[in-house]
Amino acid sequence: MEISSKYNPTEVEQKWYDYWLEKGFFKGDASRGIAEGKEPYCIVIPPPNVTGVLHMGHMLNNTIQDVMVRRARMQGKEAVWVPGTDHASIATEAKVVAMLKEQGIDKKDLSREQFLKYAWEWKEKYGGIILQQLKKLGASCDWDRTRFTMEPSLSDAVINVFIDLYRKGNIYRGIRMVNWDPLGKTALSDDEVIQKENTAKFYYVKYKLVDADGYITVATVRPETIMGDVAICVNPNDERYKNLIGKKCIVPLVNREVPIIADDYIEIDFGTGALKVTPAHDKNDYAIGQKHGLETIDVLNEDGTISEAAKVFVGMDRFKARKAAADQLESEGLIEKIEEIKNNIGTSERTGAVVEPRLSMQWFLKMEELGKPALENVLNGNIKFHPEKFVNTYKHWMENVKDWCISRQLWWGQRIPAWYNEKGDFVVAKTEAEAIALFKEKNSPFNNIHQDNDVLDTWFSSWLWPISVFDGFENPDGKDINYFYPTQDLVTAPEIIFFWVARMIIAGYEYRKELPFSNVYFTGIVRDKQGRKMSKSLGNSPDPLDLIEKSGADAVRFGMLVCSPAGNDILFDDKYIEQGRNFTNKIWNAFRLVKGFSINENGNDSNQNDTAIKWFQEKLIATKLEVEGLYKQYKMSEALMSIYKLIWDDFCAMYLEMIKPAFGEPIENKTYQRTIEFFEELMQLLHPIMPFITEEIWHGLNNRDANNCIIVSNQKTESRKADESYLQLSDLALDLVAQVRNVRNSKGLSPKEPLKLFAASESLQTLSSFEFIIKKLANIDAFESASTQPANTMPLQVKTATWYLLLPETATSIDKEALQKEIDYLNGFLKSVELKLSNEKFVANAKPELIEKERQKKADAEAKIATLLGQIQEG
RNA sequence: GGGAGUUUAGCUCAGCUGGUUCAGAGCAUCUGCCUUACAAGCAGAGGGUCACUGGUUCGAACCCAGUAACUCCCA
Repeated sequence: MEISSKYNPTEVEQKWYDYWLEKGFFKGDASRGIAEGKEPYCIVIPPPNVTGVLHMGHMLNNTIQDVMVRRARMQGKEAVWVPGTDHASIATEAKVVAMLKEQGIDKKDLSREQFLKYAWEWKEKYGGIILQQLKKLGASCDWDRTRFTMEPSLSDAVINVFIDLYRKGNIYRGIRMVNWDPLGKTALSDDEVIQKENTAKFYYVKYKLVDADGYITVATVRPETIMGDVAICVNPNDERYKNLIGKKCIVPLVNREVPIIADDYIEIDFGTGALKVTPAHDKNDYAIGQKHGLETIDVLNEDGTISEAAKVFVGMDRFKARKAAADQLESEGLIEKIEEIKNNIGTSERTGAVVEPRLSMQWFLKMEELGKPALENVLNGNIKFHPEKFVNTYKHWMENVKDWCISRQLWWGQRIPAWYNEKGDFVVAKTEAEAIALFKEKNSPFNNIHQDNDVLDTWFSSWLWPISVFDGFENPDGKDINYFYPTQDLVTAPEIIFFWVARMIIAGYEYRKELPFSNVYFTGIVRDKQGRKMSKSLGNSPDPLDLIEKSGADAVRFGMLVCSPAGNDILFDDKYIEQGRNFTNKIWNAFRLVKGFSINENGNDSNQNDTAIKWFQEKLIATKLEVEGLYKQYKMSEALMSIYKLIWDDFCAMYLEMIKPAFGEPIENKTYQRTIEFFEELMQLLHPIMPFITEEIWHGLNNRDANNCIIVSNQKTESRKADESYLQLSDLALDLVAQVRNVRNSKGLSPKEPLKLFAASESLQTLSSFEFIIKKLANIDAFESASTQPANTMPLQVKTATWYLLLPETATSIDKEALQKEIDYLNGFLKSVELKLSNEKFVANAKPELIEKERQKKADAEAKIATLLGQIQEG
């Protein structure tokens, strides 16, 4: 058979992905699982934004999920990975608005229905591209189960949950100071606000006192809100102002009288120690206003312009008004001074606009009670976080959880099922008819009722995701929800631990009385090699599809995983993908070698390769168990590294060299069969990480039935531990080989020139079973017994045994310096051991085994020094 | 301002409850090789005062305190 010398990923990957799809290997089936008594395994995808395109973060996240689900499948579980997308109300609406703008259409000119029609069209056309891209990565999602958070049944669940929580008294409507985005004209949750450092002008403004001469000076960065001032507040202990408390002063620009009040909240040292209280435009001021029963004057409109209530600068943009107000104050001589200060300003994550604290009527979900089981079950370990450090973050947030503002002033999303009548009364109901019935019950008017204009926060649908993808709300006792829920692993970014993870846990306990998943694996943020976050604006994010195109999905998956320690950010560099590509090439060539063997099927098999086979068998078992343990701890990159070394170093560099027949010779049948088996096991071990090349080789190693694919093969679990003492023994043999090679290198001897080895007969005896291997790998042509050092040999120290390598005369000079160095080192070591042993406290406190070990070390070192000293004298 | 985390080789990271010569891995680097699967390779080698200062201990990369730098979350 002719096999191309270079591996061609593009062709192979497309072929196998199509084949897997055609065979339905990605499907999870509850009925089958139950019938066959299989353990369920389920991951729900963190639904990407429906309008999104694949970026490096998705690559990492989804590679990890695919590794997990493929492993589960090979462990014989009924595995399913449920895909889907999120309607992402703010992001999607912003994109649709922008798209309409390009076409010359203004959202304001459209009715809600017209706008939604455009939005749906847009979603149908561009939505879900990201899922197609995931296929290129090899994602083994059960595509038939693809869900969308705004599809009818999921929206229905959202509305029902809203109504349910409202009836239980968990949802309320209230005036709140919210983060207002004047550009998007919507409220934002705290988490959608990004704080940015800023330099601002700090205006010291004089407020004239009433019934007294003079002024009280107030420092502010927001003179445009002066029209909304309702009081001046000072600290009751501030000596400067004590006599002014209870008096009045005049708000400039609008000449309104306001009281001077006192509150502990005021910091005496900040600014002038006097604060202008503007309840409508500052959270803290609002709190003071509430406490002191002050009115609120809202001087801003929803688009950030000055409102009628301000009486001056009406209609002017807030930033222009700031300048105008400052100018006017200046001209009236009311500005004492202007300083520059550094402060933080909140900006909208989506639109970038400076966020305005604003009073508005919003819907809230009470979180404290609902959050209790969610906190408890993370703290007690029922739900595990990997890495564990995120438990702290979670705890802190949950213990201080605030009510969740769930309304958004948008159209794209689930419309809040609340209905208002002319009187301003409202009821919560699924349909207009039900609403009318409810109004009737209340004896409230029900003509011309209208539905709330707002939609629900996107997270109010995604928090139901693990339940809703199995139709757990429509059909709470359905087969799928009963079988697959709770799910096992959730893989997501730490950034959304509160937005999403915490809330899913809450919903899980509220609606299923059960955890939604047992483990949460938090990936890091993908950064470039300089540590910068990957972003479009920096242009430092490679297009994942280009990378796949260039090096193959297997190489990209390798590259993502090899540098991704759990929970730490990953510094991505193309060189990791290159390493992955090199690895595929290495495997491919090992495959070519093995397939190139001619097999001696008739000859009598010897025992010469038994040692090599036994050695690799033990190595394989040891590594499989190690990898298993690493996966259990969610240490993906370490698991990968173990497999990498097993294949490259142990299998290719050692094992294949051990059993490789001489040029032109056939390989013994027994050896060949075992080698194929080993290769198959290695491919199974690697398959979750590099699915394509492993499938390709799986089919190349043996003729298989159409359904016999590695993806659905069962990986044998090891029933015993590796023979450690055998592995230790083999390490001695391999150490000897390495030392011979090292001497060749340093003496400039060709690997082709055979050399002879001598050793004491018991040393020869110890490694007798490895004789064939040592001779082959180190190119030794004789193994001879010698009780003392033969002439022209170089001693090699293998643990406590000394071996002698016979060298050509030109290379026999002994490196006394190196020997002396070794002796000095051992002496130093010996001293430290002796010191320990002569230390009474050590002998008294340390464990007996430890002391025994130290004694053994001492004896070994003494023996080594003796032989080395002997050599130096003889030489 | 509050909270959490990080700091180990040129780079990215392991190092479990202090005790094996414990200072490790991969990549990169250097040396020698076109050895009949693979130069995307083979055989070797050299790299570190474990951020700093002090403490606890018979013994510290690991525990404690302080300092510095960086990162993230919340105000």
